Amino acid sequence: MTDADRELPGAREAAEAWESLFRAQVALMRRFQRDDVWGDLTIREYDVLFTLSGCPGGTARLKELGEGSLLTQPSLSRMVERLEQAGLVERGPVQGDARGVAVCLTPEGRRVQREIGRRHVRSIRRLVGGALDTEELATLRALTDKLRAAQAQIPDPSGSDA
Amino acid sequence: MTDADRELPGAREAAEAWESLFRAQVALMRRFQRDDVWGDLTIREYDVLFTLSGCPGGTARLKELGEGSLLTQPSLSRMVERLEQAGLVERGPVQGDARGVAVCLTPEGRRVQREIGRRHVRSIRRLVGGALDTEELATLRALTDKLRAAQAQIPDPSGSDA
DNA sequence: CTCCCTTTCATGCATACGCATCGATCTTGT
DNA sequence: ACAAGATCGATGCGTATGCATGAAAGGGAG
Repeated sequence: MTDADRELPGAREAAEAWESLFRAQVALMRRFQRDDVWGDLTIREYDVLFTLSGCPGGTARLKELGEGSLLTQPSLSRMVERLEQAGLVERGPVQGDARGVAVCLTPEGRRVQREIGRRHVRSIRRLVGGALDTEELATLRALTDKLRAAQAQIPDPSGSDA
Repeated sequence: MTDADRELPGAREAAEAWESLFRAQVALMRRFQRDDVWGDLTIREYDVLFTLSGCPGGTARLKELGEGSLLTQPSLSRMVERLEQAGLVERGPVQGDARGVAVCLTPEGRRVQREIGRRHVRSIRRLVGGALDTEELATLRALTDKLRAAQAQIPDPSGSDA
């Protein structure tokens, strides 16, 4: 048994926490999907616009966008293609890397993202804010932030341990 | 402003908590998907088998299965059809409702679910248990349980408030 | 510089998904 | 009992997704 193993909480506690987190996310996502706030967009497409809206200049590389998404690289590539045809983003070259594709929010794309975002936040406030008080929200956020941050530190289970 | 509005925490706190929860879920799901533990199944298919494994007799109605899934009813209907062709579940009639379809885990289906589940739990322990200690896991679970339970109590934003 | 391997994005193809709709059954009101 | 409406699941059809692969550019060793 290694030191790392010794530090791990029981599998039961970890599995139950993950399942609860997952189920809560599914339950909320189902309700958000039903919301009549998405216009012509999919919730996944909105998520891409939202991610872009938080990037400097409303611009990010395709690769970066993919890292925050559950979509595969080909799927994201085609989704961006559709968003470009819809006039919500533009694709351009990347400074200093001719392979890269810079995805940039158009003014219309930013407007649409803000419009949907405003309505979506109301729904979040009702469903999430209606379930937990301010202190609980802060605790939840701290824990999920920590959980996500830790993923960058935990290596893949590749044969590196041999 | 109604009493319900007065009770709500700020939209900012709710939105930040939801975003953090969502991003943590995405980050973890991405890593789980990479895991070489799923055999011939999709993670979504495993989730259906897992849900069934927690039902009395390994059986549930199609409708019930759908309530715990992000899939639409037609998609779930066809997924169950595929799982049946793979010999992992069986479809049968429902007691007292000729419309219903009872989905039942076959012995092989239960075996496959347990096999995958065992490997998956190891990964959960590593990635989730490696990020939070036992007390934090318990707190996270309590909050997400509460969050999910509350969704059943909060009505749709239909015109019922007029 | 050149070769080789990696990284980044696009494309062909098969498949799973969502939307709209249908058929069948249950439920409710009269 | 009957008609009208709701609920449950299946199916047609167009589209989005994933896997495998390709094309183009970066990076490093000789």
